[in-house]
Amino acid sequence: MPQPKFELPPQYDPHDVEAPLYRRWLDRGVFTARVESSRKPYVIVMPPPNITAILHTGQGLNNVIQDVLIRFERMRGREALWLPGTDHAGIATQNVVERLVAKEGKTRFDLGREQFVERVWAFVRETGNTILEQLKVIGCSCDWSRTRFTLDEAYSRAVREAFVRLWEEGLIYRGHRVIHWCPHCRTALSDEEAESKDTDGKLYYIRYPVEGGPKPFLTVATTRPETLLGDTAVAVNPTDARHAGFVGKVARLPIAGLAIPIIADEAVDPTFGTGFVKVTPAHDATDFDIGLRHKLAMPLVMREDGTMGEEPGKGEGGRVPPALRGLDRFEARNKIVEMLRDQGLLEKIEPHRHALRRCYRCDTIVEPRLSDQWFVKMQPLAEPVLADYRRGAFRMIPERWRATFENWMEHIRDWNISRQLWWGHRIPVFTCTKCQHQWADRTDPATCPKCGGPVEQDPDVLDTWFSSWLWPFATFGWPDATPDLARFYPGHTLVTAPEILFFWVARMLMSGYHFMHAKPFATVYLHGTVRDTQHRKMSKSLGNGIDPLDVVRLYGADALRWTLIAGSSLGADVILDPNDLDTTFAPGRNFANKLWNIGRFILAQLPERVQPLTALDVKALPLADRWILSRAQATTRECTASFEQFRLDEGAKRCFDFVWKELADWYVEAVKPRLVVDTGAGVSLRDKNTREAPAPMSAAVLAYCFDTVLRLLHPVVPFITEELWQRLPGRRPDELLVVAAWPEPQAPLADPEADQQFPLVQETISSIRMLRAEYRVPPKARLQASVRPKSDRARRALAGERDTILRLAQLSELAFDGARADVGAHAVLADGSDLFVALEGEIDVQQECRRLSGELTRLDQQLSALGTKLTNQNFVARAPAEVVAREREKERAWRDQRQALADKLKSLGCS
RNA sequence: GGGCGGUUAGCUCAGUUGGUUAGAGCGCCACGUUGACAUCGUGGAGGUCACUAGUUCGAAUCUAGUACCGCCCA
Repeated sequence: MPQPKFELPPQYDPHDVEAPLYRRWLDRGVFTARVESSRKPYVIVMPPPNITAILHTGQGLNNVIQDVLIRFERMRGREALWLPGTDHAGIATQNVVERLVAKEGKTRFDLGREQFVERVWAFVRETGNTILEQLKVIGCSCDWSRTRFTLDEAYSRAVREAFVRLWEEGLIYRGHRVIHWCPHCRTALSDEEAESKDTDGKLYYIRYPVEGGPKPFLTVATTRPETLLGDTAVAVNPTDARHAGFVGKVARLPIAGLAIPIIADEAVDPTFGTGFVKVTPAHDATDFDIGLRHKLAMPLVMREDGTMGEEPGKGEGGRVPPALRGLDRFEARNKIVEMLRDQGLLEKIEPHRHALRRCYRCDTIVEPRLSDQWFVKMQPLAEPVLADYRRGAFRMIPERWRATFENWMEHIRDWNISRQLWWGHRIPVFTCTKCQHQWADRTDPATCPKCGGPVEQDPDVLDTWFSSWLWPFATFGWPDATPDLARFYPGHTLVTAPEILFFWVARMLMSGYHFMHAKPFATVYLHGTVRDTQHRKMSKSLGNGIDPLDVVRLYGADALRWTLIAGSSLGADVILDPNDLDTTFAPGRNFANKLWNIGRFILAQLPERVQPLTALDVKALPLADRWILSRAQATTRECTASFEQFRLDEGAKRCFDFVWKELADWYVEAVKPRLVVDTGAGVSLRDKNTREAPAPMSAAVLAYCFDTVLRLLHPVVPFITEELWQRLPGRRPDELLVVAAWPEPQAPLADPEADQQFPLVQETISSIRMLRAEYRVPPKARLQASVRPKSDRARRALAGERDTILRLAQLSELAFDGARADVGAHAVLADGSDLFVALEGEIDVQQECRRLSGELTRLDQQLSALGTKLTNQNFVARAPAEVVAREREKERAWRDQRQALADKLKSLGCS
């Protein structure tokens, strides 16, 4: 007699389970990809989070998706490699440490470059692993032996190599132009890093006196009055007849008091403001172009920190009056407006909504600023990528990102890669202070190779993205031809958020094609954004975030994972309520508990040795068994197909339905009387009234179904599935689900007949339950029922599962075609089979008549609509034959149902 | 201004090439603690699929337009 081998608590407690399991996986090295393996590799490189980051829900979603994919492919027999790592995140990290230093009342300039950078390293060494440790808590099966950091020595060598190669190919150049400047971070930004946001601002109309013009003054409109100090012209559109008389005259620049020319240039939009624009070449990109065309002076009137003033040695000087010098640009704006008003030169101020660019790291309004920066020529890099994409060499999922991606690639602009920071990869450009020779070098030179003179290295560092764009191959040791690189490049799937499509994905593609001559991955899966119930992106500053670790503490990692995966369809945003975690994560928590409990039950029933299914004659099994085995095949097939198509929610939900709606609600309930167990208290589950049924067969079926669905669910909820799977009979102690084989559908177990017949049993039981509820029959009262099956098949199905029906519908008797009591409730099954439940003393004939009439009316309506359709010659002639056949079959079934109902109404004497 | 996406039950969402009696989870109502599970079971209520027009034998699904919401680019 089998004894319960263990005690499982009635509620799943993830806390005892998760950490030890994760440790076991690590100890067994199952996440480590073997370079010498003969299996086909499957590679995902993780989007490296910032070294200072702590896990938020968006990263949780991103990484759980990757983990589902990597676990799926690992079980399918691929040599799965998920490479983790972190990004040094130049601006973000420098800002974090600057804030720390500020708490000590110091600035980075007080410390000096060397000390400051050492300070950052100390901080990184202390906290840099935080987010990776957090990923372990949520179950991520990364290959930690290959963890990389973009400032690692080896990685830095790759960054330098990439820079020098591009330099040698003439793809890096020094650009003198107006770039995006963050006065807070005191660095240049790329176009992508300066995010434009619509903002309510003002449009200031300012009068500039004109000498010898058609009028004594002209009026310009500007959103940034403080920049007028840097004006070197006023411009109109050459086609603008209104202002033609001004061109060639001289305007007097207010406050600065300088004479500036009035010029004509096509870049001027005559419909904006008054048609006159002020031209500030050093502080506006369009004005810079105008300045070039007209050979204007280009004075800077702001310092790097955004205060007014001239940089020593730059510009022509004397433009910023002492009263404004050192003022912040926005204070200066107010002050200048005041001065203009005093001088009668302020015509009006209008509200004006316009796009303003802000720093993506600190949200400071970006200042356009003329400076010298290093740029990468992008078009030669973009072209091969675009061409190969159009050939279908790699794909984006969802496909709709195509237009966005192609548009950006087609209109690609050169990439400003220098940052005026200290934390990052120092730009390897050297200049001889003697002969001015300038070159990029793979190693630090002591002297100039041309003249032997002293050399200086460029003080700036590279854009962080200039290192992360090499991630898919620099992580494997490039530029060296390492075994890893040969084996694991190109990778397969990149999973990321659309926000960094340009920042990172597009650039990785370009660097992959350029340096490796091969695409870095075959599929880019762009998933949705995690938002709150007001559809705002979760963010620290809004305080609407959810800490995934809180969720793990409350409900476990599997509940978190389940909720994220099952709750987000392909590429769609995920809406979570940070104010109600209980409700938000209930789906995951409830499902984990259900899985636990069905497992608890099944494991208690299984003997120590379970026959393999292959030992059974499956065709001879009872209907319920054949049905659940067939459902298991469908589940395997559908779940696999969904995962292959990245429809992770679909796959997860299919397993959910199998576990809950099919296995637990029906099969387990049906099979209970057939199981024999000694619970230890000498109580048998077996119903003595049922026929002798072979319990070992049920055990084999249960074990097979549960084993299968645990495998299928493992990628989504790895902890609970591993924990339960370990306890299945016959497991060797060293067996792990994480590396178990993915289920294959077993064709002989698919059973279309059972698929069709068991639902009749279900419907019979449901109908009786419905009638019981309708007539408020006490739950414990046992009723007598009788059925008139519509067909022999129906009769066989119902007779075969007679015990199941008796038990689940709480019947004392189920008769076939027998004589019936006078009073009772009636129902008709979908196939037209007729059901009667004796309810003497309980039934209200009036109520029964009303209920059945309602049914009849509903059926009549459906039949009438269907009749219209089927008598429509157009439908019959044009619709596909199988659709017509299906509709005819439907009509037949409904007519049968209707007839049965009509008979019942008649027999009850309903009017 | 250009591009993309969304609008289906109280809430969050499925609905894959047009043909279902439009589904799920959560919430809600009624009943119920039978030894897997009250983080549960059984039954139920709840939707003119944003709006308008069109294509079609047939539209939640295709087309055009309108409204509102969101994202990206200029």
